[in-house]
Order: sequence, then structure tokens, then C-alpha cells
Amino acid sequence: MFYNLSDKELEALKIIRNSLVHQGRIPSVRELMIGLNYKSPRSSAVLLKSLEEKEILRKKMDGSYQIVDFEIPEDYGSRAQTVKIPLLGSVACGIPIFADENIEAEVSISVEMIKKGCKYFLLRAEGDSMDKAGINNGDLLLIKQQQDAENGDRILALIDDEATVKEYNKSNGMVILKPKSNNKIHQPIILTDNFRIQGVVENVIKL
Amino acid sequence: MFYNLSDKELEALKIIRNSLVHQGRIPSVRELMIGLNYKSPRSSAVLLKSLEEKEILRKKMDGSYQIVDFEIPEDYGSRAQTVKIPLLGSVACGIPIFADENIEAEVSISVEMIKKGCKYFLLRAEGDSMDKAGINNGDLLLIKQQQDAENGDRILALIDDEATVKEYNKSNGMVILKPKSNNKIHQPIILTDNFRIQGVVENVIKL
DNA sequence: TGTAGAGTGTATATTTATGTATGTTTTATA
DNA sequence: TATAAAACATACATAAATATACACTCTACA
Repeated sequence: MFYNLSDKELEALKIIRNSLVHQGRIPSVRELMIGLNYKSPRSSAVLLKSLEEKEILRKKMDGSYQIVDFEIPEDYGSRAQTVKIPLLGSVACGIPIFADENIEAEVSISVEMIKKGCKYFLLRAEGDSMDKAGINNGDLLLIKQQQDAENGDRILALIDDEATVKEYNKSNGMVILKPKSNNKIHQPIILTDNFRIQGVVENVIKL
Repeated sequence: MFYNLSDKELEALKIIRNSLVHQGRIPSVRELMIGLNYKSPRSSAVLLKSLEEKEILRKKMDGSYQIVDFEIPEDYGSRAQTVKIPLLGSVACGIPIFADENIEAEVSISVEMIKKGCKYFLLRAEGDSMDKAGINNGDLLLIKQQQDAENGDRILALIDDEATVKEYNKSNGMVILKPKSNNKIHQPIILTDNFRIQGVVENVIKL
């Protein structure tokens, strides 16, 4: 699959993969140019051309490129593929969740943990309100960006300008966010359903 | 071994070795020309040719040169018994790790550093993500080929077709590769446990 | 409705770095 | 001094990367 690719071609593929995860599309000739530190769109266009000739990319009807196979190679284990997921710092209300000011770092995550076409981000867990659910202070939460959730999901919500992870429960037009640990400090939060879910916790990474 | 080499040839070898360790490639005819204070590319080209005839250099399939015999400086002239360990260059996707295309040189290493019956190879350290662990840019890493590791070992993994050395940590069905220095540039890499370790760093050779 | 601007893929010609080839000059030494 | 080896100055062909321009599609906005 990825045989006989030059270093530059592999680097281009890496950038394309990341662009697919975060922007949902193949980068433009000029975006790729910047990513590869080229100075002319020609250089990256030639690279795309050669990837097309090697049948890694394909041209669609409208002229735009499409990646032929974004699947994991069989010998994945020895050849881990990753995408970069932004690690968000403080998520304040009103600020778009992907605003550059919020991005603390970029963390490489195996593509095996990522669903194609979905947007993800990482958040550092603070406090211990979820420790019964296996989330401890300092853990990294891999969160899939979405607006809906199933009952029982651990969701990220913005409550009073704070990023909060709680268990989602909806019934009778009311939404109850339960902390997993049931003590006096962490009481459930009861809201109407006119609030926005930011995402669902897909994985908890203990560092 | 190097007895029938002229002074100029020895000097050229020194420059080639240096370039191999630090730039990861045989210098171009003109780079070697400058290094040897020649004024014409012909002069260094002739020198490369004669090193090839004396079988110190060898042409690979792709036409680029490869150094056949490479002793690390400490061993120069010593009577210590040595074995030849391959120095791997870029580890491209799809190519088995010991394929000829990957081998940049054969380096003589003292047998005292080698356990019998184990397979070893050398890798040039790039970047400084491991500098807190005593690995600096340009060091040669002596790596024992094995698939398993203990938490805390410095392992070699192929991440996005790049050879990466990081501290190994496995927990909860996830594998976390930590850089020793913890800053915004060097973040951990998070993988599923479905990936293969290439080897464990046994020694760091500083040149 | 029309226009300006940004972003797109592509085309043309140029620059740069490479290995090699052609002779010529210098240097060492027999 | 004669001669062979070494180093020289150039030139050529190729590949990669460059600068720049062109034509097309959007979208925003007056």
C-alpha cells in the first residue's frame, strides 16, 4: 500500500491524514505547500500528482482529490499511524472550542482510536468529580465533538463557563447531569434541554 | 583494514563518517570537495571512486553510496574484538527494517557491548525529545531487537513511518510513549496496545 | 445584479544542486 | 628534465524546487 513512497510523499500523506481528521478534506495545494515548507505551489502539486500516479490519491469528478485508502495497513502493529489531536486548555464560554487561544498542544493519537470524519479534541481532567467513573485528576480525556448523546454517556458540557464532564441523563424534557461519585460535594445538575452538549468522552488516558 | 589508504582517502572517510552520523547521508561530491579543500568537483569524485574500488564504499541499487566499514573512533587501532552492526538510516514504510536499502553502514562495535544470540542494530538519534534521558542529537543508539518491553524502557517504535525512541508505558489496554522532556513540543504519543515494539535501547554511543 | 477579493488548480520559465565529462595545469619524483 | 599522478577550471545533463502568472470558482456586499 504505502510501498515505494519517498520521504516527502510520506510526509505529505501525514499532513493529508491530519487534514482529513480536522478539516474533513484533502488540503489544498497551497496548504500542503506550507505544511511541507515548500515555497511554490508547483512543488506540492507535483507531489500530489505523483501520489495520484501511485494510486494513493484519486481525482474526483469535480477535480478535487480524494484519498483512495485511508485504512489501516494490515501490519498496523509495527507501523502505527497517528493523527494530531489538539489538547485544549481552558474552555471558556463563548469562545469557539477550537479557537487557537485554547490549544495548549498537539498530541499524537493512534488512528485506531479515531473514527473517520469525526472531530476530536483532548481535555485535561481537573478535580475529582468523576473519579468513580474512572476519571482522575490529570487524566487526558479524548472527546468526540458532537451535539447529541445517549443516556449514560459521559458528556462534556459548558456550565457556568466551566468545562464539566458528567453523566448524561435525559427524561421528560429535563436533562440531569450526574456526577458519578455520589457525595455531598458533587450534586447532580438539573437543566432544561436547551443547552448544548460539546462532546462525548470516548477514552480516558492515564498518564 | 585501512592500511592501503592514502592520507586524502582517510580524510575523506572521516568527513563521510561525520556526515553520516550527523546528516544521515553520504556528502555530495561538492560537499566533500569543500570539506577536503578541493577546488574542483572532479577531485572529490575521483576520491569517491577510488574508495569504491577499494571496497570501502559500495553503490546501492538506487545509485547512492553506502559505507562498508565504519569503526567508531574509540575503537580505532585497538585490538578489541568487534562485531559489525548495521547502522540503519531512514526506516521507510513497507520496507523491512533490515532491508539493504535501510542500511547506511556497517559499524564495528566491541563485543563487550553485545549479548550473544541477540540481534542488534544502530540508529542515529535525531531531535532532542529524549535529551533528559541522556540521548542527544547525533548520538548512536545501540538497539537490541525484541518485541517486548518493561514499563520505563526506552523503546524504538515506528510511528508514522518514523523511527521514534520514547519511554514505554502500558496501562489499561493503551500504550503511552512518553518523551522525557515534558514541554509543549514534546507530547506523549498515545496508541492502542495493538502495536509492535521494534527494540529496546541498550546503549547510547556519544561521538 | 454586479463586482471585488480570496482561494483554487494549473502552466511556464528559471534557479539550484547534483553527478559526470572534457580538457588543462600543477606537483612530485624518478 | 621527463613523466605520471593529482588537482584544476569548465561544461553538460538531469532532477528538484522556485517565482510568477493565468483562469476558474466561490462568496460577501454594495
